[in-house]
Amino acid sequence: MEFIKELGTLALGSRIKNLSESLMRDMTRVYKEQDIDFEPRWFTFFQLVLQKKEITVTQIARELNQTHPAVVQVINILEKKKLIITKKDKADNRKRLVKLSNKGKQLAEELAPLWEVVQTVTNEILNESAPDLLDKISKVEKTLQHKSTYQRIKEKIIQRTIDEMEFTEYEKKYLKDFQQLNEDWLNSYLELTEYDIKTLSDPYNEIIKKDGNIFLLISEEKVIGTYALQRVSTKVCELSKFTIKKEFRGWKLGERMLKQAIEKAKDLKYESIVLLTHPKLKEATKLYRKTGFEIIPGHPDLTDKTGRCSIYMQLVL
Amino acid sequence: MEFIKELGTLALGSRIKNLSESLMRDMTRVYKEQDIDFEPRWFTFFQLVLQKKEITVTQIARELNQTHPAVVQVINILEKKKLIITKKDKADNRKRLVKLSNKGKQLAEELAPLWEVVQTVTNEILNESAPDLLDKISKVEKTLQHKSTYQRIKEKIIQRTIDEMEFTEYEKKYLKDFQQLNEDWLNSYLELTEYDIKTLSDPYNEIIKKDGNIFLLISEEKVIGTYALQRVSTKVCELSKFTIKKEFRGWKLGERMLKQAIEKAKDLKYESIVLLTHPKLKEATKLYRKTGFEIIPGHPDLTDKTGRCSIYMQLVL
DNA sequence: CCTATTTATGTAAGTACTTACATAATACTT
DNA sequence: AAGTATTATGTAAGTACTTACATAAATAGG
Repeated sequence: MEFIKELGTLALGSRIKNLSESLMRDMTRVYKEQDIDFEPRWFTFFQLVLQKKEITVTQIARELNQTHPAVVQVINILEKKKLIITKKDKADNRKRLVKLSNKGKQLAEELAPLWEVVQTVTNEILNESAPDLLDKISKVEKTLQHKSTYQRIKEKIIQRTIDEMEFTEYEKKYLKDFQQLNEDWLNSYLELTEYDIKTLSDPYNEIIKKDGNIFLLISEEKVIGTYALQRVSTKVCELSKFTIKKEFRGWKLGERMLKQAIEKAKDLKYESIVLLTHPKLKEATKLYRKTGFEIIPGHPDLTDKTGRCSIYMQLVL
Repeated sequence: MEFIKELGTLALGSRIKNLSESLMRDMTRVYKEQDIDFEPRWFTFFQLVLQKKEITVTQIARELNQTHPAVVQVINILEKKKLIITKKDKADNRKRLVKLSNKGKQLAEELAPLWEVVQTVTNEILNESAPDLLDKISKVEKTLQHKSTYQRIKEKIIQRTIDEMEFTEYEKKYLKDFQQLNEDWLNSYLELTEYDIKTLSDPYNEIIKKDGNIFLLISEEKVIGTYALQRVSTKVCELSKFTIKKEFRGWKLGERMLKQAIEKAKDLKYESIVLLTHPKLKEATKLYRKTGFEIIPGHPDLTDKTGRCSIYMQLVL
């Protein structure tokens, strides 16, 4: 156990797991030696059903923080042992109502003195070592409820990525990433057309050679966003291939990238930016509008080469 | 979760389990989203092998508080993934030495920044809610190391039994228990003989009708010990069928029962107690000697009806 | 009112453990 | 030195979960 202690907070999970397993194991042994056909993991279940008189599967799962199949399986075992009775809810035929049978109630009564001993012992242990442990655990639970470990880690990772990200112009080595990101995005919202495949498979000839520009948002050598400014005329460019990698969405990166695109367009001496979007892409359209783009009704002369997008937007620089 | 909180210390195990599972689940999700082929439960393993350079299966199991088959299984998985290398220990051919492969070391290096984030986040969570949780857990671990939950519960149960126990004279309703206890005891040390079976199956005719007495140690309606005083002559009785139920051994009940037997023998006007024991029964022989019985060398005229016991002891009252 | 979505449950298959057993190598004992 | 006990590992089978899927009933939204 010494090693795990050395790891400190990094091994918090393992230590907590070990602790709970040791408690469970000990209880299993107690029941076994007392020749009682009962398992520790049924305890909370039993208490819950005892208290609520009648309760459904999902309610149990929710209260005990378990998956419903786990609950169903325990129910089936306990029903076979005739410790509980289940029946359909007449008011809602999907629901299965669970209650203790007489045998179950009797067992609970029999076990009451033992459970009292367990409680005494647990209190004793806590008093000896950490009287407020339960309180501390409550606080951790509350903190995690507010924001989970996952969310916190995710935020930190994304923050790190954002801190280190920068824009760069397209190079050949980014072809795969550029392609992948744009295909992923298109696939999840719309359908890939001939035109898309052609442009994405050869952006150099299709965009850059035609006096367009491609920019990439990069962090830690990974491409996390792309956009292109394709030349329509000397004064007008079209913003396209505007996408952010899935896991980085929701972090306002789109906003930053769009602003950067506008600056780039100015640098390139364009006087206006146009773009084509699709009613399905609500978030994107909202972003464009928020940043100053305006919808121009009716299809204008900018040809929609994919025959797909139906919203035409424009920003005068 | 509200219900589990209501249960307080009784549901300590469940709450701790939920907490650790939530941590593990979140970590699984993080690795998956980062597209890293790594599982949270490997973490302590990896750290350990990384630190110790070379380590055996059992050592790992001990350090990580796991069963050795669990460790073997993880090793097999990681070896298949070429993250570790194992080889036989030349100095001790039973041992399998485990170390990280280059690929494994590389993975550890790659994961280091992520693990740092995890540590930061965990510290953050603890600081927000329970800064000394780890310390508290250490204290609980220490307390349990000193005396486990199991031992504590057991002690309480036995104490309760002892508090309520009393001696009673044999009645027909105790036949089964009397038989069972003595057979169990004999079976675990020696072999049942014809004589034993005969006496145990009909103690009334075999002992009581022959002016002997049988006493039982009873608690909560359960027989936990037996002994008999069989008449050898008006002045001499033989102590036999002296046994304590397995789970109650080690609590000095034998001592109390033996003292009570001596008192009973006095009450019954005997002047000495004799008994036959066996060299195998070291604990019992020690107890008899401690209480005042003395070994009488050479086989005396008290016939050993079982042809088995070879130590003859005597106590003059 | 009808269809789409949500909710409640069940089932199947997979996984990470467990316990119980087996086997071989080493250490102890007389 | 030989037999016995202990230690180190492995394997097999069982169990308590999980995830992924399926289905039916209830509810919501046009």
